[in-house]
Amino acid sequence: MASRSNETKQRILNAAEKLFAREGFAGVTVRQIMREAGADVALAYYHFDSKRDLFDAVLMRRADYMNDVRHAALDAVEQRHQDDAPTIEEIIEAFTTPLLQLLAEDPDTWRDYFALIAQINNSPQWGGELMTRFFDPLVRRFIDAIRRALPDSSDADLFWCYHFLSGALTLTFAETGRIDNLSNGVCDSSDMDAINERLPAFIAAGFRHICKPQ
Amino acid sequence: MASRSNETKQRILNAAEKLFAREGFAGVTVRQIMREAGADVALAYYHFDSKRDLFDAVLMRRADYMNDVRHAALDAVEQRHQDDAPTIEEIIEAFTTPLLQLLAEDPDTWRDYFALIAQINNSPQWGGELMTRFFDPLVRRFIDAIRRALPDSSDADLFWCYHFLSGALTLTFAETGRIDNLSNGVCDSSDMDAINERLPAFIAAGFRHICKPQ
DNA sequence: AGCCTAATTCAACGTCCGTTGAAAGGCAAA
DNA sequence: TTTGCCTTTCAACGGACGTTGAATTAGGCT
Repeated sequence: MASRSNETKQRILNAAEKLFAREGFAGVTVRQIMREAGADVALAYYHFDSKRDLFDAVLMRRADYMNDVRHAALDAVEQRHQDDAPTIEEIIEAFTTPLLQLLAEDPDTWRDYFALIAQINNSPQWGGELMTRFFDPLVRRFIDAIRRALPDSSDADLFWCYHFLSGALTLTFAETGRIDNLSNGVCDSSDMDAINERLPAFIAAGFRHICKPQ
Repeated sequence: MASRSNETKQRILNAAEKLFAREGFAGVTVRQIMREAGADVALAYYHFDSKRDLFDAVLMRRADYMNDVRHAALDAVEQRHQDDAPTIEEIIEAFTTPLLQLLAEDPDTWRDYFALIAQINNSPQWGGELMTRFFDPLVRRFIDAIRRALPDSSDADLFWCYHFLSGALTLTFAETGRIDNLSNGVCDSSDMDAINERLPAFIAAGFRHICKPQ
């Protein structure tokens, strides 16, 4: 019966994730979420303290797993390079390809989550606080790895280049349909192969060009 | 007296821009906007048809001027290169530096607008439609210019690289405070010189690396 | 002065919001 | 079968929402 409780809790989180990703925190009502989840409104407040608490729970649910997968990808790179230094390409790929893997394994689950992260990252209201809270340890580890791959580059260069990466990455995984419109159908937001072929290489080239010994 | 009408209309638009930029469309009420503007609620519906119409008006007000400034910057580049082809660096700079100029000339005016654009660009709800409506002619002209600077590159490569540029650019100008937190104060969201030194070069390097003759 | 129109205020409409307390249902241990 | 706890439903609260129609003010024209 604790398992029955957890089942509905997950149903509520799924519904909330889907709707928050599409319309943002304020654009969704608790009643809409519970209608989507097929449960009574009051049940939301039995399982969560408030609408804001539910929002945080949606974010937290997948953050740990996603961070684990990316840490593991960087572990593998460092395992391969115990004596020499990995290239930035390898490091950036360890940062991005886990996202593509998650999406390949379970598209419906992760698409909404990535869209939500993109909105949060670009919101003055949430961006500073929430991204820091959920992702900073992982991001710092990646930046440290890049620093070793591009020795003597300045901290400011590294942080700014990561910021550009962050913007490109979150927009790309948000799948807003923008590139589909702009390109008149030549490109497809959800074409993960197309992204994998270009995004890591694009970003790595940018890092290489900016982060040089001074 | 038509001028008096236009004054308050601009006051309403200013208040709406500021609040929409911070909290998004759904996160703001018409009453909040009119309190900020120092006017009666009903006046919003005298000057605009609906909350959504006011939102569109906020976007439209600066879009034309911003597009003009960027078109002029590209005109200048093409004027300089009537015989030879400009470099991608020059073209990307013509795309980004107008934003820095606007921000330098009138920071309070443009900061909120850029933050709003960033949220829209990353929203599945608005991103596809609104960005297309307001910015596609300009963007297509820039992509055409880049195509001439990097001959024989594929359309897909060009559109994807522009997409990465778009994500990096909008997040950077959103000034969410994220990079300030991540870097423990080493970097400053609002340091436009730091951005100008790095963003165009970073992006140009990415284009160069991806968009090659096939 | 009086008039016409544009600009602004006032008061309210029906609806939906986030949230809650109390009651009902369901399952396990006794 | 009863007891007790966990889960779910029901009904409602005060307040705020987007929006509107009618009344009021203010300014330029005759």
